[in-house]
Amino acid sequence: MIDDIENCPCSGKNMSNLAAPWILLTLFNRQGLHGYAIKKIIEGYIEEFSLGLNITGLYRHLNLLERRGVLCSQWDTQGRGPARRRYTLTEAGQECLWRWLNTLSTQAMLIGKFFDRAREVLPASHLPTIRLEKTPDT
Amino acid sequence: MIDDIENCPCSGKNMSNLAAPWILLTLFNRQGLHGYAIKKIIEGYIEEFSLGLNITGLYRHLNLLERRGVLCSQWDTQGRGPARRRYTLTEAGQECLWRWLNTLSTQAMLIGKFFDRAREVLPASHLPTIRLEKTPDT
DNA sequence: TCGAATATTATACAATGTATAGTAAGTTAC
DNA sequence: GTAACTTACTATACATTGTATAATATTCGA
Repeated sequence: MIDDIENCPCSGKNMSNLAAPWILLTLFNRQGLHGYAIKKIIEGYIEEFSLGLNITGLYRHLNLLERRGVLCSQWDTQGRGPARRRYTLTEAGQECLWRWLNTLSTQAMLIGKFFDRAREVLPASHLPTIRLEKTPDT
Repeated sequence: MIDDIENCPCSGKNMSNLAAPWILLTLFNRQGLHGYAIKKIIEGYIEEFSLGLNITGLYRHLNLLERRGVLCSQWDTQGRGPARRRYTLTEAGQECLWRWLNTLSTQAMLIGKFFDRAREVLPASHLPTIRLEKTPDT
């Protein structure tokens, strides 16, 4: 249950199901990364949204994606520091990434559809400045 | 576990967390609707995406939203057919809807950010024709 | 040496999507 | 008139995902 506004889903303090595609895209660009490094890289791209990428969720995604054959991994006990599990994208993983691109495009259109209806129904004063197109640098 | 591509999350056969804001928007526009009617109305707006709005999930949302004080309901045993539970949006529910608008705007920008990075990394042949702006009628 | 950063794992809970099934009342077609 | 369909809601169960907390272990800097 929810006691306060902060914890209500409407406050949107989450990745909105973008963790998995970000992982695939990051590994497509650079194979052999490990979980902790993937976290740092992804956070670099979304830091402006102040949405930390929860580390537990990230490792669980890596596990699940490997069980699905989308990723494969091997321990790296060379080098300094704690052992790392290095991940690579399989061919199935690339296919998965192509499908995510279409899925996210559809999700963006679904959000657009919601705002189309919101503009019909709600007073303009409550509608945020919606910038669904690529935002120019401010 | 996932056996086939159809059931992989990358295939995007879901509402992507839009059920709750659609319920609030629908009730803002017309108070006193019941679950089954809300389902029909929302599906009318998203039918082109062939994403059915799962009825079980919808009723659970209504329950949860009422427990949060976002909606309130009363049984209607008048009229014909089975008893209906009619819902109205509370003041807290309106606030919740305003916050959803901002949250969904941010989610759209997050997807845009993902595509910005995808365009840097992926061959153009795999990028869908992304139309994050309002789609003109075809 | 103490703490911070690196790197992974385990447990637990809530929110959400979905599948299946059941109850019950009204309507329509044969 | 009864069988099938539509309307309307409920219950149970499971997977995915986000998040919080905690534990383990290594390395590095002050």
